[in-house]
Amino acid sequence: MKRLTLYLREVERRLSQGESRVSSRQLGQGLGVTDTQIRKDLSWFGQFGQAGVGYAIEDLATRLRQILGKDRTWKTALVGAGRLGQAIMSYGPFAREGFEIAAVFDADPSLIGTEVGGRRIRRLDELDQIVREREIMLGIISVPKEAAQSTAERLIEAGVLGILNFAPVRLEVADRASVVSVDFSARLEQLAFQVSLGLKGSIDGDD
Amino acid sequence: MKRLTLYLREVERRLSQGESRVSSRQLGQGLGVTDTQIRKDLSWFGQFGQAGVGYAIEDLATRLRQILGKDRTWKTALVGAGRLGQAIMSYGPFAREGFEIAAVFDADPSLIGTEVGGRRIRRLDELDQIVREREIMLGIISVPKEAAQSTAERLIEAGVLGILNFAPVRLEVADRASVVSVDFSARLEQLAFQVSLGLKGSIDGDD
DNA sequence: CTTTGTGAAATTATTCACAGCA
DNA sequence: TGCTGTGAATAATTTCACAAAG
Repeated sequence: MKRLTLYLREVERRLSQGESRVSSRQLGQGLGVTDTQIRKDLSWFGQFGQAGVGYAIEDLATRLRQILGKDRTWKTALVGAGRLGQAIMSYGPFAREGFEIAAVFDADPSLIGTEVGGRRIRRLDELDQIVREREIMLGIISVPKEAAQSTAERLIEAGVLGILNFAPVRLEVADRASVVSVDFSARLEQLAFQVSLGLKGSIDGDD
Repeated sequence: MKRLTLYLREVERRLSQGESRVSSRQLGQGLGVTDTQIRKDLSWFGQFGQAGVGYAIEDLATRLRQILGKDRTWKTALVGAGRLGQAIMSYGPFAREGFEIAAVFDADPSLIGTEVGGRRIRRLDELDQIVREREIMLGIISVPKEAAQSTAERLIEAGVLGILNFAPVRLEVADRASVVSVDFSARLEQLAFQVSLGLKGSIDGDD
């Protein structure tokens, strides 16, 4: 459920501000979600709150972290160290939220061996070995779209269970892994579409 | 409708391969969408196809471009020329798909005046004037999350109608503009969630 | 009086089934 | 036969309404 990640973010923000309780209505306020929606979503995972009082923020955060698999560190391999790859490497939130970029690969010989943000860029043909050795479970694909499918296969072959795909193509992985895509162009197009329709307001918190 | 952008992409791919007709089933094949879904989606905008034959790819492309507002060039202001901003500037698909980055702004004095990818980086306080002068209609926000809301307001103030937001916060714009967000962390978290649930398969083509 | 958790109702999205056309 | 367009059926999601609890 894509809203859960938003809830956790907001709950952690409030936690860091020293708040200790929150109601579903308060939680939804800054998130553009109704209180009922939040309660329904949470109820899927059991009972968290206390009627008349609300939710204990710390408990809720802990529980959400468990549900979302954020109670551990996810080792991640980044494939593609071009500008986008570099932006991803230096993207603060990843590191802070339990995602460790444990290795970086690229096909371009001129990049191999260089360091970006303190990380050495490795040859693509080391991928299999290193992913296995370090027990890397997730892959991030920031290669040109032509190379995306083969990169995905390589990652899956090496044992990766999930892929975050930045290439504007649909990856064919059958049921060998989970794939989540981030598609800049598609989003910009959606924006243009909405503007030409004259729609206003915020769409999607993720998404 | 977020699938429309996928349809256009696939239609253009086929067009560039010299195909002239396509059925809804063929179109959906590589997209993970059912044929019925495609027909339903398209039917919202009128009748395109020919029973028994399918869709004339060129007509369909033209029509989709109109619907999605891709029959013109969208001038865009990029705010935030850090690594992510630079990745966006050099992201091929944008330029190719009718989005022109007409100006780039940043708050960091050490970046002002430098050129990245042939584009001069400007002071933030020139934003208003330049957006008006050049009739820029869209804004891309790739600034740190603390600065995102104020950047959004500045862009809207200057007359921008739509914002593509890369900061992991919800922008409060009331009904003064359309906002579409791209949230890396949220997506990566979703991926981790799915992997910990053991779900497999591709999620979202855009999204 | 406030707020949760949850069935029931309403709404929205997707799929089915098929008439009609080439 | 192969295919579109669409009303009807089904499924999924969201909202409503309210009993129970602090």
